[in-house]
Amino acid sequence: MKEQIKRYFNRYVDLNDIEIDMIYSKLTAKTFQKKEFLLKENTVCRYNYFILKGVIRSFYIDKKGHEKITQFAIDNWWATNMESFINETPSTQYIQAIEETTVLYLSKETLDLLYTEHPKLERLFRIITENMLIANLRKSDVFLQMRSKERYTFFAEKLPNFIQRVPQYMIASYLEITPEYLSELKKAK
Amino acid sequence: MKEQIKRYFNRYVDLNDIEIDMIYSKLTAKTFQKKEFLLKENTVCRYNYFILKGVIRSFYIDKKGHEKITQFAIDNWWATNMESFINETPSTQYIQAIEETTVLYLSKETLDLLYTEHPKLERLFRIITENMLIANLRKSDVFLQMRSKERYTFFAEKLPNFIQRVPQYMIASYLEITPEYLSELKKAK
DNA sequence: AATAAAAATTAAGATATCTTAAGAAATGAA
DNA sequence: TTCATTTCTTAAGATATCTTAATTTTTATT
Repeated sequence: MKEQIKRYFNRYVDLNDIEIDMIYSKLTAKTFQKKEFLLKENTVCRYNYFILKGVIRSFYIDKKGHEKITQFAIDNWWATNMESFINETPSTQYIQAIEETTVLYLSKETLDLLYTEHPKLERLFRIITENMLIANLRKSDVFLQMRSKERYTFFAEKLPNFIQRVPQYMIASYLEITPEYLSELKKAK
Repeated sequence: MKEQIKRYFNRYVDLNDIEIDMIYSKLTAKTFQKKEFLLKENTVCRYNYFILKGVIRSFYIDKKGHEKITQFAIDNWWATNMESFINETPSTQYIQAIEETTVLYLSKETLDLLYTEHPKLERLFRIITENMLIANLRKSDVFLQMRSKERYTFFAEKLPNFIQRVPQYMIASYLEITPEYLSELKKAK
């Protein structure tokens, strides 16, 4: 567990064992069962969750009562509702475990404290945030440039393991396609 | 000019006059004429541009040769192609002044140097990046939740000054609507 | 003011994607 | 194994949005 996060952090900044221990002591581990919620609509997202193992989804419920998935996250990725977490405002989204998922989590207060006491962490999260932003911009690009079918093949090629671990209707939702239409698309080719 | 960026930075971190002077000395001012390019496709985006005054757009050219606008930016906002700037890879997008635009710009090397020498700036840009990410997530939300017409009214209400300063076909492009269809939508209501 | 260029509108027909509803298949629980 | 629940598929009709092409309006240039 400590090894995993150490390896992850060291992708971005060099941290010695003492620093790792210090950060590690601020992280809390928790396991969520399949379908358990990490966050519910209308509550402030108090934590940033680092996923050690598992899969989660972020989604909101639209006017018609349908779930719309905005994000999946797996091992070595962060899950939070950024806007809610940063601004401490109620979230419009849910975060839920798709499989049993083990995380390490940090509160905003803890994180702010770490920033002040350890400038290296400020750098670490500056870089992590840049990467999130880039990932997000890329996602928008995909939607801007591709139609439903192309998005599906792109996603299926890029992240084949997801196709196995996540039910198809969730993938459809993430790709902004109705499950019925995705079925048609798959048949067509 | 210095006053403006001082006010802007002080929204996020406290900087004294010496610090401001130090940063300011690293920034280069430049004015772009209407239609002049800050960045062209296939070149690495070397700078992060802080807009003092003006309007710019980021766009790419799609398969059919149409311009697709992904971002507008105005006074007190940053313009860059994040992925290209951070990873030093060729950009797929253009950045162009819509009006005469005055900016202060920073190279990546300068910025990295500033981070190392002044942890406060690491914080400043950590926060700025968080805000960009949040702005981006919000934009995605709008597209996820609203249909063309609603996007237009939302945009028109939220940013009425844009409607005046930017030609309608560019707004259509940003909203992912064809100019013809936007015309229809406006007529309908 | 006259002309050229750019931007906006209109309308008809085409297409991608959704909606609804029902049934089939797969998975999980007893 | 059986039953119940969840997920996936199929198909017909509906709708949002695009395409093309022509026309009008606005803005910029001489």
